[in-house]
Amino acid sequence: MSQHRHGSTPGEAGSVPAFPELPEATIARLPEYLRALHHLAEAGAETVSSEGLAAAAGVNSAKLRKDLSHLGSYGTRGVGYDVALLVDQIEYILGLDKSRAVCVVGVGNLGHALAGYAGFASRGFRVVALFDADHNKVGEVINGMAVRHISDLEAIAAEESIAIGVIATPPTAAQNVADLLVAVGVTSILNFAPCVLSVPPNVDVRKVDLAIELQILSFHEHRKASLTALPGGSSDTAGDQEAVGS
Amino acid sequence: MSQHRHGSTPGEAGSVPAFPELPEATIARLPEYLRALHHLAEAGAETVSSEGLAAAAGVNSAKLRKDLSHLGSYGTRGVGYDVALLVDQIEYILGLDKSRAVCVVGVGNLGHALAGYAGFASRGFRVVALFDADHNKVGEVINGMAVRHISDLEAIAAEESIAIGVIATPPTAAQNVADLLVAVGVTSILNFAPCVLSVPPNVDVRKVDLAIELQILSFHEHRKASLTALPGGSSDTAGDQEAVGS
DNA sequence: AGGCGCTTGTGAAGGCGTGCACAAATCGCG
DNA sequence: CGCGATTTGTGCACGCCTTCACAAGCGCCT
Repeated sequence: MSQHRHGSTPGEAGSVPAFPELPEATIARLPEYLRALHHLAEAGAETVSSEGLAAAAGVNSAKLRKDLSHLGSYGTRGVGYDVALLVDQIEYILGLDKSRAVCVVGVGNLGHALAGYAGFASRGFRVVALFDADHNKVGEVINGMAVRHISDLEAIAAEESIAIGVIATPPTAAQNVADLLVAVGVTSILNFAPCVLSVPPNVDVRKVDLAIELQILSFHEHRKASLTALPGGSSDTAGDQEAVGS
Repeated sequence: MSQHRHGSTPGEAGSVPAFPELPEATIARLPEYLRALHHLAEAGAETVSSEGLAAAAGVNSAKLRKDLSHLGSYGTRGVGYDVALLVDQIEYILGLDKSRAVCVVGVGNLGHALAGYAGFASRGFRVVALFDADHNKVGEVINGMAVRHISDLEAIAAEESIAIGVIATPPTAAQNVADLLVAVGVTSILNFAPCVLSVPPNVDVRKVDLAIELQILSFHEHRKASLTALPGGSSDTAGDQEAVGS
């Protein structure tokens, strides 16, 4: 697959260089690679081998090479990958070269934490607005930002184009909020409410359900408990990394 | 697959009835089904068709039937699934029949929110302890629970067996915390720190990285923006549910 | 009692993702 | 200049998961 090979900054040939089709599984791992690369860059590394980067990101080296090959050929055989170049490439693919505006709806326990989450800002996301339906919370200042009433959403979206909406409301309100977000042109939603959202086909929804994660772990606890009850269970072989499916 | 067919409460034949081997993908969906079932039960439904339950859980009906078939035959042809029975079954499989003790390590923005997250308690998880390494935070009372110093972990784990440890520390501290948790016998870890954890093979780790979720959405924003720039983009066909890979 | 409609459970096919193993390519050194 | 060490990029096979399509089973109505 000998795709384009533009030398320096990405996106030079016209406007967009035939956006590559990446497998979803690969996309989900790119941020992990990016984090590992930043870490390596801070440590002063100029190049990394697939083996080294794979270890830092916690994946198989063959998988990493295949993932990166989907973006084009940015490695040098016998040497490895140029850290800085790869960072630029992945950030470009992920659209992190432009800072994207995020709003958080629902300033409860979780929304409060999200509003102040440092991990967002460090990745080029700007939390530009906080909303809530509860008038008692409106006006509260969190992390230097005042909470607005949800009815102000339209006005604020008009001032600044909101790329991503984060829903941290109770599940009963989530569908309403999603509809409002869609109405003002938001096409990406991160949903923390434990419910199914119905949105138009051009809108992407990702769901994070903290209780579900615990339940999956609970299953494995249950499984391990019932297995050690039966067979000879001294399976303390040496080993390292294990993780139950992502 | 005509497995066991115990009529009433699960786990009657001896201690554990030949724990079924479920695909990981199925396990990850069971909590979603469970939530939908609870919702239906509150609405007074006695039975559900696979079609109805699938819609409530946001999945394909064939997938749902296959998932449920892995647990055994708990449906009635021509009628559907008995809601109450299915709830019991799934809760048993997930190990939610016993309440599991959870501890949260790291009482920053996120840990604070997790400590008070209502979704945990409602699913049978008890947050029994909060830890932090910062002495300034030790003693702070969150949601009626005092923050303990991380050095107290061993003592508290001795009093009450901790099933699941939640790591909400900065990434630099996460590996240390994981080691401590493993040392006191915790075999399931939910990691919110953006880093790779190294644990023994009998310990399950699930990772939740909020920034990664945003980056994946950012990718799709980038993709959509570059696609609408080229072709005739009035793809406003009717449609409903769309979600980018879980 | 018999037939009809509805719904589950599942065989089979296709697609996606993973991991191995190796050829191709590059660098450094003698 | 040539050779060997090293590392990428990828063809291939395997296994998991999803989806379709349908037979088997159940209840209800006549």
